[in-house]
Amino acid sequence: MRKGEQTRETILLHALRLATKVGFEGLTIGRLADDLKLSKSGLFAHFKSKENLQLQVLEIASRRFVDEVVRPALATPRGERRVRALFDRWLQWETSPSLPGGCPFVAAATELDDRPGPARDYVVRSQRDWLETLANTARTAVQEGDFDSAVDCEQLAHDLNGIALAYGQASRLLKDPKARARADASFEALIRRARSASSPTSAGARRR
Amino acid sequence: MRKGEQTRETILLHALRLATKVGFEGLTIGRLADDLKLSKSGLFAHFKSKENLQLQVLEIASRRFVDEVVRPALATPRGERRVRALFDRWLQWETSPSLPGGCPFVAAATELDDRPGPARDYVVRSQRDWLETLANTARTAVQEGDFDSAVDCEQLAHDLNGIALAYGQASRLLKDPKARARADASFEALIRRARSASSPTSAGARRR
DNA sequence: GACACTAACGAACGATCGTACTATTTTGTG
DNA sequence: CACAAAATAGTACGATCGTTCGTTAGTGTC
Repeated sequence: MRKGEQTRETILLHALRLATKVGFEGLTIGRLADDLKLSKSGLFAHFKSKENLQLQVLEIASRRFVDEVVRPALATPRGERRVRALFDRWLQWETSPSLPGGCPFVAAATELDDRPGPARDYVVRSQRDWLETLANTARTAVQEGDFDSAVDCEQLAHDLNGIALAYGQASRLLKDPKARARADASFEALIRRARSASSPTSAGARRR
Repeated sequence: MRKGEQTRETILLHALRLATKVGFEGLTIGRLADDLKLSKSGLFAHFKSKENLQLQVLEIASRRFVDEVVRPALATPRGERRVRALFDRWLQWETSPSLPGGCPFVAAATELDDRPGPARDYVVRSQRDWLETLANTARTAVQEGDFDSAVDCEQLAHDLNGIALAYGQASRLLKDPKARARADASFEALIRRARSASSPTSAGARRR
């Protein structure tokens, strides 16, 4: 009973690494067994199906994300500082050496966005949760007086997501050495705007 | 001579649709042949390898992107208006019905970013070209006096990419009805900032 | 209408996929 | 130490993968 949990943990940790490199469909039981020197059937027995394996990989990814990004950021004081902490840890996560193929959620999001099933459902839920966490953190920054009360916190969360996605692409695909500087510049502009949101989304609908 | 080209075209167009749904590795010759009622070997003969097929799919995607996004936008006058046209067509492309699984380049970027080879090389080149096109268009907007001369056009292109990526995720994964409004809000804020990059309070409704 | 050439087919290959069974080993416990 | 339970291995299955080969059907040219 003890041993099982332990090797399951080992399998999942390696599966997570592997999934970031070859995707969630590319994640194969045979390959996994080879890498870990287990028999295919022995490994398979831990999960009753591949779908279940994928789900558990997503779950462990979530756990690690909370441990490495969310929880540590909660240690910093409420307000803008916490938003900064979240963002900083987030970018570190995106290019973490323990995730050699990049963020598993980004991979899962593009891979599963049109493949219904529990895996997709889980990714959707995770992403919604994360955006909500970001928005809530921004809201506390408003309460603390760091951000203007006119700030649309959901919009801010959405924009942060865009910054992180662009960062991942710039650093991982384009290997742009300025990737981090670009992300920081976008972030600072966004924060500056949040501090004094005179009219956040008005002034639109010009011309044409 | 003639016939071959024609069916190759048909195959590639369908392969592109399929690739957006199942990914570039998930794109399978058997499935493709089934869908098009061709024999596996007959279809395979058009491309000498799967890698070659993937490459040609990327090429046809590029051609379509230029036809549907870049070229039409060049018909609008230089300056901010052209930046707007590019952005607008870009978002339409991201959710085009002819690409049921989303933008093939976004899929390819996350799928191939750590798989060296000609397919990855092509995606990198395409993405660089596109960002450069965006930056150049922004530069003409500076020349036209629409944007402040202090604007970092590469940064602006990078930010536009983030907006588009976040839009794709919000609309395709989260099915957020506000996705387009979010993207527009981000875009307008970015443009407003570009108009007055040095003095953060001017933002007058001048232009041209 | 014969002829060269291209396009499409059918069958088969070795490999690998996910999964189902049955054994065998390993582990924790009384 | 014995023994039940849990963990792992072994083998086999039907499917499907990319690819090869030899053959048939179709096309365009003199």
